[in-house]
Amino acid sequence: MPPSVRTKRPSLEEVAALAGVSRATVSRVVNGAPTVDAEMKERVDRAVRELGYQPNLSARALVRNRTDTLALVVSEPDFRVFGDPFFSGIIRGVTSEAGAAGLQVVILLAQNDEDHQRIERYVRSGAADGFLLISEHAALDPLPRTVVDAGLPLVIGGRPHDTSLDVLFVDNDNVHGGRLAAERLREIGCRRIGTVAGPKDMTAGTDRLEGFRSALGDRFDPALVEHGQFTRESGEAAAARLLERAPDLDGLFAASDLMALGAITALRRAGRRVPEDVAVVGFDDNEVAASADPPLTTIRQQTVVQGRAMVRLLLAHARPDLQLAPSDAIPAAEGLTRLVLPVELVVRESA
Amino acid sequence: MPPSVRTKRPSLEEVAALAGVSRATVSRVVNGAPTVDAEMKERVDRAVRELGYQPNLSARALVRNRTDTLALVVSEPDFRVFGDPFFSGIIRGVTSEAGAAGLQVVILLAQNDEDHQRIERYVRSGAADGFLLISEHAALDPLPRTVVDAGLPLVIGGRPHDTSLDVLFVDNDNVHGGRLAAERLREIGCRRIGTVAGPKDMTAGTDRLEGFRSALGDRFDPALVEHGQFTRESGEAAAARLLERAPDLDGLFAASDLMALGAITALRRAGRRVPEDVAVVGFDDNEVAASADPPLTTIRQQTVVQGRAMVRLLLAHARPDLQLAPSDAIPAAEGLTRLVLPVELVVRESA
DNA sequence: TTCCGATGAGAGAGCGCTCTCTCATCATGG
DNA sequence: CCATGATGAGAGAGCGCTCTCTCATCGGAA
Repeated sequence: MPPSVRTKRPSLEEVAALAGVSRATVSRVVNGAPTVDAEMKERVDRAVRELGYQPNLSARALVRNRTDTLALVVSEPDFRVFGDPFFSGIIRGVTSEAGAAGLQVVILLAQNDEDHQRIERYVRSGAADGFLLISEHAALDPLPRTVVDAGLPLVIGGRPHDTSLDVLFVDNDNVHGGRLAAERLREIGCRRIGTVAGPKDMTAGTDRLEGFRSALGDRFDPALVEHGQFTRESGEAAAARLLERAPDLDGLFAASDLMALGAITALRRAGRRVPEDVAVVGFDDNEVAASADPPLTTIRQQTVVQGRAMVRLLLAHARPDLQLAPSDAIPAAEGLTRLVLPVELVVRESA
Repeated sequence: MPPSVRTKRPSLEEVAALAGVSRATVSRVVNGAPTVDAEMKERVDRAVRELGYQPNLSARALVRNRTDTLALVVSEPDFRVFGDPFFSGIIRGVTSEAGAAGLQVVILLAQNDEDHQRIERYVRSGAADGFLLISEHAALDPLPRTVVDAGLPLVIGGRPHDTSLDVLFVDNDNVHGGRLAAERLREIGCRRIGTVAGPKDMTAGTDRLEGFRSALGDRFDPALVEHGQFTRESGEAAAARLLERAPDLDGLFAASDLMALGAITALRRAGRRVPEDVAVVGFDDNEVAASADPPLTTIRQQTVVQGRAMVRLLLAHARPDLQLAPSDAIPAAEGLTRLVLPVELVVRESA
């Protein structure tokens, strides 16, 4: 167990000795170079198996000046983010796509100043070949600049705040989603429609609100807007405030499913039935939406696809040498600097 | 943006040249060696700042034969795990404690065979100095063996299945937690007490059930046990089955808060009030517990502390050179091979 | 003054790989 | 028959660090 007992791992050199070939040849075989005689390859493969050889990644990274590692930075002060299925989806998409390309994923949490400093050092240490950033909050994020300054590729999940940076991004069509939600509520006959919007410092929040506002037109009442933090608790509180101000509320758009759930709790506590008294539309269509009570009418966004697309976009720019299998869900990323994924209305029972 | 434009990062050599000293001296300064003249140190520091020097981690890892990286393996086939606040807590604890020790954390998801093979290669590539494993499922996990065989330190979060391996672990006192839940339900007068237990292939599941069973004594009815997967949905389904079999159920222990929430949904659908008709005790005390309807009586376990303790235990064995600041919540780990964290009953309204 | 130990800086090897060159071998065409 | 080119293996430099060894310098004791 003590590190001293750790059996030394075999090196290329030893494999070469055992196979009776040069280091270069072993390297060629290990890396799949085509110019190796079949019999040589066989001898090397046997030696590799026999010794359980696995290349030392540090040595390889040193000479290649590339670590085959991607960093996913979650820039979210509230660590309960992981409770949000949105992140599960992104993480799953990112890790699977990266894995398919033979890349490792490092997940970095940026919650406080200390974290940010650590990440800044991390960026400049060259430990990752590229960066993915999600849950970007305005003002709070020097990170995009740092990454770009370091000359490393960056993809943001969502629409970036800093338009001067001209950075790659993969967003969902939040504006359209907000519009769909508003239209649904209008169509089913709601007259006093409020919204529990997302945080003001996140583009996903402001974009959804913008779509909602524009589709509602003259029926939009700025007094019927309350902001939450995408969490269940904040949705509950915001809906309660809204209800107090407008007891005649009959339609509600919550900018996340979690907030919709909280809102429903608040509505019920105030004696309202959903959807009979107040219709509720959520946003995300994560796994809690379908099993909620009542099942949530919501806007579906494709989080796993978004995660995958982020990796593909990054790779298209940073590693054009890698040829990825085409995917039906993800448009080819070559030449693109941005991707906006479509969203759709999913009608269930809450509205 | 293309990698070719990437400005080459300065090396030790260049810093040395600028400061007019040798490479060795720069290395000493950067690593905080005590035997450096103050004036030299100042000159080097200035050069480091001027060039924005940051050591190349690959080079360092190569020569030190140590990567300063910890891998956290989440061995869970269902990727929605990230929706469970338990994982948020562990991840937060692990990353913060590792960060304090200057270590990076790589999160690896082991969901399918492909993932397992990738992780196996990862282990043997020496890319991490130690491994943390959570959500271990019986039978399914060759990983502990792989890690131990590679001579690397391993800490399991939870009680390990394979007792032959004599591996380090940090568990919660699940047996005691199950006992506390049973006692609470007895004390408040429940007579027909059932349980939505955790999965049979996880020690957290079986241990909680064991504590529950033992505390209930002759009031324990094996027919009133149903198993779930710690998720909300599985809890709902299990409770429904239980209720069908025992309509006179008046007490329920769910082995996770998420399952308790699902169970409450099922109970209500069947026309039962909580806690008036059926009292419910959960397990975890995660953030949904307090804000649930009704607020959950539950068993509190300290997930963030568990994550931190896992890192400390690993470090105590693998890196005795690091002296960590003592913590009040976490016992000193030197010499220990296991830690069992206390749990406690939190009484709210559901039981 | 001389000698010695302590202090602190430099020289240089080497970690495990990759990759460019070089070179040997062999088949082919003139 | 030799010249030529293709093929495939080996030699060796070097990636950016760390760390041991060596050595210069200086203060103090004899």
